[in-house]
Amino acid sequence: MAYWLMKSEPESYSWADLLRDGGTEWNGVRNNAARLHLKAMKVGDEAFFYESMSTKAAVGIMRITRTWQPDGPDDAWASVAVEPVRALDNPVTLKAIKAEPRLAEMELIRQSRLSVCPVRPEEWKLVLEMAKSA
DNA sequence: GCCAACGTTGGC
DNA sequence: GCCAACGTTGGC
Repeated sequence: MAYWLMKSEPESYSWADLLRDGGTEWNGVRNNAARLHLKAMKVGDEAFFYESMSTKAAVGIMRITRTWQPDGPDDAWASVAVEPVRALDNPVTLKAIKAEPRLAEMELIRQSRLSVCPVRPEEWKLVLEMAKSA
């Protein structure tokens, strides 16, 4: 099972929106690297829901419930289906992630504009711990 | 095929 | 509001 991080601007679609909906189609991604990640996702993979811009923190955990399907008239873009698993006990802010040396290699940090990126298992575990103690 | 110009994302 | 990072487009 793989871990991911998926960004959304809370002004357009927030964690609260996802909870309300009980799940959503993660579409509208228009970036080649992000698309590759979407296509690599499998059912049961887990992902952090990261709110960018005004919040700038990982706030919840989602599960992939369906592998990719075309997002648009052809296979050029992909979307996956997700559902909320649970909120993090505390949001893990970008600031906190940047302050943690063991998270310096996270794709979130290395390529800040990438809206869908992989998370290494040890990074996933560490972020969960940070959410507990924050 | 290179690179400058431009657009978008997202942190600060 | 600004700017850095990155992707895309188009002229040559």
